[in-house]
Amino acid sequence: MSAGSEAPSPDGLAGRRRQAAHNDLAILDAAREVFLADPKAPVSAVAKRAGVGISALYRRYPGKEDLLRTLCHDGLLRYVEEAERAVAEPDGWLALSRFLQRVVDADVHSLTVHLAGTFTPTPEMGRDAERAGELATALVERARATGRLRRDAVTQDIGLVLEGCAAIRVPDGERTRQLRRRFLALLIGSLEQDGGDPLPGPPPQAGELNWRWRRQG
Amino acid sequence: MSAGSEAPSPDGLAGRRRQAAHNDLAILDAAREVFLADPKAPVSAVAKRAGVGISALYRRYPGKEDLLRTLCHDGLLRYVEEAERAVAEPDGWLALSRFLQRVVDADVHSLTVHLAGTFTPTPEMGRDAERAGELATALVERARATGRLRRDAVTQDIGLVLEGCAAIRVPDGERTRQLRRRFLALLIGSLEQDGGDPLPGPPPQAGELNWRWRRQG
DNA sequence: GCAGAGCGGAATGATCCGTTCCAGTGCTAA
DNA sequence: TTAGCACTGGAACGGATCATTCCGCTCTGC
Repeated sequence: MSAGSEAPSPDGLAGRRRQAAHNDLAILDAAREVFLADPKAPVSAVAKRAGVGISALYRRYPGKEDLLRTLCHDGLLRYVEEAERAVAEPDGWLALSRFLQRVVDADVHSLTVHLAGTFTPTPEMGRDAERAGELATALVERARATGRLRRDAVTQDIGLVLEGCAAIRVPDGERTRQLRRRFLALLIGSLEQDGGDPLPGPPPQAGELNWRWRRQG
Repeated sequence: MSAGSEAPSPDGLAGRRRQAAHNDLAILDAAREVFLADPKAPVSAVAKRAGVGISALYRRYPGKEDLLRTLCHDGLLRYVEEAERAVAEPDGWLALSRFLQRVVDADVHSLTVHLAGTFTPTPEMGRDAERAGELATALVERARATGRLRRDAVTQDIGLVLEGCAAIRVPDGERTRQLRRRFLALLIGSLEQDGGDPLPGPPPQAGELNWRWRRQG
C-alpha cells in the first residue's frame, strides 16, 4: 500500500496495480447491474459483464455470497448516507421528497431488499439497517411537521413507495430512471394531498416489508 | 363426458372422475400460487402445493411450458373480462378506478406480465393482448371525458400502476391484498388530482412495459 | 372379476453453476 | 537482466437442480 517507486499515472498507480484497481470497480459495477436485473444470475455473468475472467472475481471475494453481501451493504450505506444528507435539509417536506427521488434514482432499494435472503447478513448490517429505519422515521416526522404530508401516511409507507418504484424496469437503464421518476411523482403528489379519501386498511408495520431479510432464500 | 350411470354427486360426478375434476382445479390454483411467488419455481413445487403427485400434472399438460402458458392466458382473459365489465359501468371515473381495484385484487398483472418470457405465446394470446390494450384505452378515454382524470395521464400509465401494485408482496396473501389496496389508493388519488406539478418525462409508450413478451426468457 | 384410467413418487438424464486449478503474462525488485 | 510473483483468463470438476419418464398400485366402471 506504499506509494511505491513505480512509474506514476493519473491516479497514482501503474501497470498491473492500476489494472487491478480498475477491476475492483469494474467487478462491483458489473455485479450491481447483473444482480439487479436478476438476483439469481450466475457468477460467470458478472465476470463476463465486467470483461474479466472468473479468477479476477474469486481473488477478491471468497464466494458468491460475499459478493452479494458486499453489494447489499454498499446499498444500505448509500441509503443511510442519502438519509443523513436529507435530514440536514432545512425544509422538512423537500427533505423527504428529494430523499425519495435520490434513493429511487440510485436503485438502492432493489439492492437492499431484493438481494436480501440470498446471503446471511452480518451484525453490522443489522445495525445499519436499524439506523436506516431511524432516519426514515425522522424524515417522515419532519415532513409531517410541515403539514404538507397527508396525516394518515406512516413511516413504513416509504417502503411501499420504494418497493413500487423499484418494480418499474425496462431494458434501458436511463429510460427506467425516467419512468420511475414519473411514477414517483404520482406517489409524492398523493402523499402531499390531504383532501381525498383516507388510505384504506391497516398501514404497513415495521419490518413487514423486510420479510426477505428473515428467511434464507 | 356423458352423464354416465355412476352414483350421483353434488356436481354430477362421482368417484375417480370426481377426484380428477377436483385435481384439475387444485393444480391450476397451486400453479398460480407457486408461480406468482416465484416464476422459476420447479414443477414439483406445484404438485406438492396441490397435494398431488407429478403424474397428475403431466397427465394434464404436455410440459411445464404449457402449464405456464395456460396460466398466463387465463390471467389475460380475466383482465379482458374485467375490462369489459368496466366499460359497461356508466360512470367513466368509477369504471377506471374499480377496474384497477379488481385487477390488482386478482393479481392478474403478475400473471400476464411476470410469467411472459417463460413460454412462447400463441397467436390467440396476441389477439387477446391486443384486445386488452384497446379496452384499457377506452377506459382511460372515458375517464378523461369525466374530467376527473389528470390531463397528463396516458393509457400506458395504467401499466405503471399495475406494475407497481404487483410489486407489493408479503408472505401472507390476504395482507398482500390489503397493502396493495392502500398503495393503489395513493396512486388513484394522484391520478384524480389535477392541481399539482405535471408528471415528468415522456410518458410510457405502447408496448414499452411489455418487453418481457418479446424476449424468450 | 377384469380392463384400464388415474395416480404417487422413484429413477433418469440433461443442464446449470459455484468453485478450483493451472498455465500464461508482464510488473517488480534486486 | 532475471527470478519471483501478483494477477489473470478460462477450462475442468463435482454437486445440485429439475423437467420428464417409468413403473407398479388402487379403485372405478362395467
